[in-house]
Amino acid sequence: MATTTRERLLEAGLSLLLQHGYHDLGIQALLKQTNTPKGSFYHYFSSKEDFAMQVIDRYMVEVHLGLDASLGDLALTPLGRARRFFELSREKYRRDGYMGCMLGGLGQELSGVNATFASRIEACFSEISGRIADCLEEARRRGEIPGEADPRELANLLLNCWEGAALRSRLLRDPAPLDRMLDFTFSAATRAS
Amino acid sequence: MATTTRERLLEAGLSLLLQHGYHDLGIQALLKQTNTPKGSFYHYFSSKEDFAMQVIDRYMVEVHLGLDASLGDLALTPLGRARRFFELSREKYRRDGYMGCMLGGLGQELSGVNATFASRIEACFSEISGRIADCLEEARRRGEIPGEADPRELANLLLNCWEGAALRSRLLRDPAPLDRMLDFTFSAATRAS
DNA sequence: TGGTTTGAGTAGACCGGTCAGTCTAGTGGA
DNA sequence: TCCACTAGACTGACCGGTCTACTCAAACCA
Repeated sequence: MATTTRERLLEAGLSLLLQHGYHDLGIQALLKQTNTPKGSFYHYFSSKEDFAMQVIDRYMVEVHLGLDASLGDLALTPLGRARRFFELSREKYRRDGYMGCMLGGLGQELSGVNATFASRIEACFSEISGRIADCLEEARRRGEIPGEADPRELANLLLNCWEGAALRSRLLRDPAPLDRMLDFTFSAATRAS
Repeated sequence: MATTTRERLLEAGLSLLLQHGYHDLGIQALLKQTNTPKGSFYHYFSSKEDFAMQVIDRYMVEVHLGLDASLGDLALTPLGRARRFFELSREKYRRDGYMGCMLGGLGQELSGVNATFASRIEACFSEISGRIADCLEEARRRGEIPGEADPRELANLLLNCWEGAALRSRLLRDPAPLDRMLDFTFSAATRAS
């Protein structure tokens, strides 16, 4: 076994939480799928909630890698870099079978019931939006988007609409809503508001 | 008691499913909150899944009432009517404490796990989108939106982005994302794509 | 009209199964 | 020797769902 037990559990958690959500994922099922005894699980994680939180941390590591790759691609214009991030996310969704975004899924399921998750997930969105906003700020300076546009608002708007498209894409198991959303919002963003 | 037991259960189901989602809502909790014995519940509903489906039906009745009230308001332009529907929805969300949309919540939680729910909820979205599309078609004929715009695609896009804004609004318990989304998408829709 | 029947609806004890989490014993490499 | 880690039996609580007993008002009929 190349990876450690902890790694194996977190890795499986990424796909199982994406598919099943939080409440429908049983610890037993996770353990069976990864051939892990219960003792190991509770050696590394203090509770199911702690586990899910660490899975979210891991998810965010991947998200930031995607942000690094896209927003740092100087071959593209700033606005193109922002769009590239969403396109990279779409490719990730494709590899997962168009199950949408884990943050959106857990956010919907848990934000009415668990304030810890709600604020953690909102913090994730805010983090992502912040990095996109910095990129859009540069796009504004370069004249790619109107001078009166607010990069932070626009970044939040793009991210929120993206999450909605991801939900519809999850329901349909189809990427079309994602592309439609990108075409519409990015072409609108270049014009005066 | 003015309403019937069945009514009372469905009514409570609307708010409890919105807040807790499906898996976190126990039958026992529902019964306790409504002072209903278990026998009555299983007299009216064959299972928890059947119950949730009927709650969705009831939710859709309210949605269609909202669509009737807004899309049928001839004092507004066709595009204004479509926007009015979302504004009415926002008022409903406010009354519920900004917990977002039940379809979005259940869709995210269950579509990875239960195909029956997934297709039912997708059908709901498709229904709503269809009615908005008819309205946008008239907006197109009246020249409110560009002639080359596709009303069905635009309606789906508005609905999807709305759902994303509703998720963010749920996380923040704040209506701002909803209004931002409406301002952006409706002003963009009036310009050529 | 008055007595009987019937069944929709109420009531909650109870069922097997599964849940997250605990506990003790053992293992193997440093 | 020591301790991080593996291993899984076990716990009590709770899950959705079943079952039987009961209530009571409407339907029925002499």
